[in-house]
Amino acid sequence: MEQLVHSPKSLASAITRQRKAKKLSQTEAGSIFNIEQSTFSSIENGAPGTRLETLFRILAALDLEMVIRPKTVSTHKTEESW
Amino acid sequence: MEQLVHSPKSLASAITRQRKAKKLSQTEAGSIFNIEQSTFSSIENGAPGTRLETLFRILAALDLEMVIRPKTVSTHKTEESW
DNA sequence: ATAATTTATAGCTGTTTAGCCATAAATTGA
DNA sequence: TCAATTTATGGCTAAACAGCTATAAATTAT
Repeated sequence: MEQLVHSPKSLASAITRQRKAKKLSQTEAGSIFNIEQSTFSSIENGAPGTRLETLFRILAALDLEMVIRPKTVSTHKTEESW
Repeated sequence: MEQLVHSPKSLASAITRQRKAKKLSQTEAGSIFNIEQSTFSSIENGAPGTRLETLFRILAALDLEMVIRPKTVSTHKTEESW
């Protein structure tokens, strides 16, 4: 269940997905690490200027982790499973 | 060879590592996607405010990819291999 | 040691964020 | 269909980024 992310947009979908999986509203999720609901909203809408610091707080709040690795030469099929 | 990243600092080290592995200077790496050398420098120093858009351009320039996934309950040993 | 390359800083500018707060719009439920 | 919850927007402010350009500091190579 890991998502390959290559843009603010796809990152947004990974975040939204996990938040909903945890049945949290933006307000609830945000309160965990003091993130404004409005900030949560813009991030989930793919705001390209979101700051790293904010992103990491969100990942922590949703129990998500980020992995960075050299690009794998995977077939496209596998990735677009989501 | 994948790095678990949980802060701008550790992200910075992943970027620096890959850039050096590719034997690129900050200026060279930056020229690929029009990123200022000074910007590259601040990111590699763990600037917490770096923007997502900038980050993704850098990852692309270095052939790195980002994966987001639910936190795994892995032992600490494995992760801190780096 | 000295030169050459690379990286860190700095100033200036325009743009954009995130925190607040409020509210409209959209979604969900009864 | 109406009410309640959730999400999207908007204004205001302080702070910070990234592009530019330049230069100091540090690292590497000869």
